[in-house]
Amino acid sequence: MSPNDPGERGGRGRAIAGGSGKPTLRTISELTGLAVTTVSRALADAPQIALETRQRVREVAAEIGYLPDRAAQRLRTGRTNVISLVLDPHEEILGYGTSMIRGLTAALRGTPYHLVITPHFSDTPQIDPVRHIVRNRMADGILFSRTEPSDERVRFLLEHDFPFVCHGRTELATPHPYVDYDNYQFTYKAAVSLIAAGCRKLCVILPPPRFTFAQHMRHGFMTAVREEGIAFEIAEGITLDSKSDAIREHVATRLRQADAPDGYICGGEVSAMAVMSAAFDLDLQIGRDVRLVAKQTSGLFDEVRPRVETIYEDLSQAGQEMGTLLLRRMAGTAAVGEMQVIHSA
Amino acid sequence: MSPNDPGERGGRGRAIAGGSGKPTLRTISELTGLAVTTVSRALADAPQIALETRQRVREVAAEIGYLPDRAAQRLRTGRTNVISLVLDPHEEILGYGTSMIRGLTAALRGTPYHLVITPHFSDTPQIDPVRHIVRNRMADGILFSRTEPSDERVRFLLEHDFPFVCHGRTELATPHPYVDYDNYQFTYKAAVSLIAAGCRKLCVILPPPRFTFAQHMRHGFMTAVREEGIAFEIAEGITLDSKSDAIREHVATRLRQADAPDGYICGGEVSAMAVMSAAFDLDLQIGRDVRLVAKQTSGLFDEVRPRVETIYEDLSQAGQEMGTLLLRRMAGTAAVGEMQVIHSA
DNA sequence: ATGCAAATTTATAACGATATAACTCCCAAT
DNA sequence: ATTGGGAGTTATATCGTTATAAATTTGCAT
Repeated sequence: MSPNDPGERGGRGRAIAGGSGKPTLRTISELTGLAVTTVSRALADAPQIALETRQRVREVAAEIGYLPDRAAQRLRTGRTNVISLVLDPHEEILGYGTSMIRGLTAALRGTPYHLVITPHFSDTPQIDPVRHIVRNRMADGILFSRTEPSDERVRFLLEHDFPFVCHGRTELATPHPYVDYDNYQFTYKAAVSLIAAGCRKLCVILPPPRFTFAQHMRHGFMTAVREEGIAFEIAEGITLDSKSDAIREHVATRLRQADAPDGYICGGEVSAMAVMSAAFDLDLQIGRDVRLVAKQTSGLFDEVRPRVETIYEDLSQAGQEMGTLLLRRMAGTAAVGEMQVIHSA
Repeated sequence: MSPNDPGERGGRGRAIAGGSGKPTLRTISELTGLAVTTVSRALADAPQIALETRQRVREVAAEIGYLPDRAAQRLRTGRTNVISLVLDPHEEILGYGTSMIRGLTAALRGTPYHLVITPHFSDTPQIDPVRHIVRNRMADGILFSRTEPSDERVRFLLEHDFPFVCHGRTELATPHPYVDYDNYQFTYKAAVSLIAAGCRKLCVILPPPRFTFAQHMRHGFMTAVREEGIAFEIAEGITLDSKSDAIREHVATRLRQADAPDGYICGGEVSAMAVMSAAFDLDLQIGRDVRLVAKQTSGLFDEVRPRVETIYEDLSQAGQEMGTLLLRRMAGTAAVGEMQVIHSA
């Protein structure tokens, strides 16, 4: 049949195809004798379709294994059924991405949403992938981490009224959804614990200062050392993002000096391992000459010897909370300013 | 204008909208005075469109920031521009997913392909997500890992002629694309090295036996111990997937016995840490009482003390190779049987 | 001028879903 | 008998793209 064939238009359209290709609304329409429109609304459980009709349509749909074509839905409705996790693939925090993804997939399970990883390459501006997603409607919602006090991504997304949840807080006046871990509490407790164990001088290794949680960690640390009136320092020239050998060298240099700290607080597993290796290389004993509290995000430190005190941050839970909150935001059942701060047990 | 309005059909169709919404082919068509079809083909660099026209269309497209609508393309062509990475989010191999994703995003950079994480939940059959992707054309290509000798996913995908690359080999007669690490070489070299260091009895901790690479590891190990005629054992009751405390307890029990091994080969970082903690808890010294070769997939062991011999497997490289190979498969420029075995340096 | 092929461009339909408005019943009220 | 209204169903157009076939223009020889 030539596409210009003048006859055979209107009515049922093209020849009835039976059950050859993959099932569409048309297939169900042909099997039930109902119009495609009716089938569509029946599956959407529209109240104006008779209950009996709805049930019959469901049955047939289930029988032939109908699943809506996402591309068609997306084209027609403008919704993508995609949630984008913007990730810097070079963030070498051990298993950070995987843990988050684990929580996210759990939260998204049973929903029509798919998780798409949108890489953010460090040689392009942070805002680029976000802008791209919004402008080209690549997703219905965005998740990202490493939030900054005046995060341009947050500002952009708020401005465009685009659903998102970020891991970490801003200091913006406008409220917005986020999930965060209580990093103030982490460093505060860590410091108190080290002091109680007898440390005389504490050192904390912070994240790069541009992240909001770096301020929180600093603040918790400072509050504790001031309350207790103890000597302290903040590791300079290195951050939690530094390569581990840089951290090791820095700590080793410091430990050789007379006024070296005897208690370290590490915001991540890599830096904690680097502190331990530095001490080991200098024949200092962890737990006697140098004490350590590390933030733990995996099972790794269960096997580290000598045992080290850790405080656990559940990234998988964070991912799950972020997913759930985003879903509610997109459904309109969560306020803009809704958020979630996770405290360690 | 009512949808049934009889006039105003044909020709340019609906009222010329100017530049309000997001740019489409129609926008370019209106700006250039060319038909939508012509614009489409011009952007596709079809040879039958005059060179001058092609250039003009490109210019206008660039100027207004045109990007094709993926949903529409997908609906029309049937191609999704999506690559699916099927991942068990509970695989707790430290950073396995992240490293792979890092390599993949690098390989996919600059292509129109997006990476979608399709979770495989351990409470559903392994084949389910794969079947779903193929049946509902959720992606143009599939990647997965932990391949088995007679992997049902591989058989299914071959049968349906669906592009894929897996991490790990099968033992199927039909050739198919894969990327693998030389695990035979790993255990062989590890065993030889331990023997050269003076070990009298070796033990290897293997992956669950259903995986092909478990056989490779066993084979490399067996070959070496037989060539050297040395005592050996294969850890029973635990695998690389066991929880780390189970591994620790198992090793500790064994190390307390008279005929304990003095050389361990660990296929992963978690198990290596568990062996070390078991030894530490028994006051055995790593490198003297017990030696160890571990497979390293992250920077972690650079900081582990005492230093442990490691052999490096680059998972990010594997991800990149898988991505590249899959792209070539989908483009038709790689044979079905093309594959890539990565050897350690 | 005329014809004819080659080079370009265009009209049309289609992918599969859904929003909108219109239609068809059937029954009650005027 | 005519009208009105509610319930249920359907026709039509549309999202933005591309494959197919048709139409137009151009170039060149007759």
